Amino acid sequence: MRYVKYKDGIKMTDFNSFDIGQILECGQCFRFFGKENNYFIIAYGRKLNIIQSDDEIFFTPCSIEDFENIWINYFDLERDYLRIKKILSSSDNILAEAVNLYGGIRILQQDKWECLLSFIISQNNRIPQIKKVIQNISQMFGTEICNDCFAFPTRSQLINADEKKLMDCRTGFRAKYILDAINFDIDLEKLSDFSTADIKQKLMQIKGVGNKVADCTLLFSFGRHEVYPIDVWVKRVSQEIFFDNKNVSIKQIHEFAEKKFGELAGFAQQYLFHYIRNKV
DNA sequence: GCCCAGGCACTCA
DNA sequence: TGAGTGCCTGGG
Repeated sequence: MRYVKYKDGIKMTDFNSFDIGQILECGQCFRFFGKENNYFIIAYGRKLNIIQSDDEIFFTPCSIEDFENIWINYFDLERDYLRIKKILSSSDNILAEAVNLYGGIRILQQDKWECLLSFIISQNNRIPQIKKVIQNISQMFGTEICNDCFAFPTRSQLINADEKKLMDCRTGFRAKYILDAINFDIDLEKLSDFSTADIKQKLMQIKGVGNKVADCTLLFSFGRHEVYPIDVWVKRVSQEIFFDNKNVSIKQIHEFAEKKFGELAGFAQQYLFHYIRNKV
């Protein structure tokens, strides 16, 4: 991967395993707009345009400093995805097909607070609706970045939120879960020092945070790539290809994924999730 | 009008 | 320890 300053942004070349559409549409994040190879995202208090062609990707507006301090990490650009894909492909035929179709996926490193709340909101909800609710919350509590474009609010910006205001954002029954997360008196950044199991146990003390929400937060913002979040889709596809279509418990799937994929379970999960979602 | 969605809490056996 | 049920909301 190479990158140079180009006009008001960054031009990246010599990359592999990067498809901006796949990265954003694979369900790990919710604040993106656009289609095909032309998107913008809102993350880390910034709005960033991403335009991808066959051999170039433009990030605008973007300074070298922001690219190096935020976006390289956010897009996980220093990780060797070719190696990961090779290992996963050799472990299973269907996974090989998923990797072949969706090899442009990368696991984002998102802001922990935003990620946690986003997945609390995601429960029993559809993606377009999740995006709307997050947008509403950002508009009501977040800082305006540019025209009609708002950063996701920090925890301190949400400290004055009440159930009524959150309900007005269309959060529904999740409003009290969000309040519980706001009042959760543990600094998420400080949790980074703990083991995955310990972080998970802490996160699950928050009302509205169960297995799946905790796992998504761990994978998409704590960089715990050994985690294999299981939602209805991943349960379905896992049962289909690893359990001969038999109905098994989440626990059994977790144990299986841990054994089969180890440190790469999270990557396997993303390829499979995108694969099953786009099948049919 | 009815059903259900990328879960979770709560209840009851 | 596991199964069953209700939940805001909006789109089909």
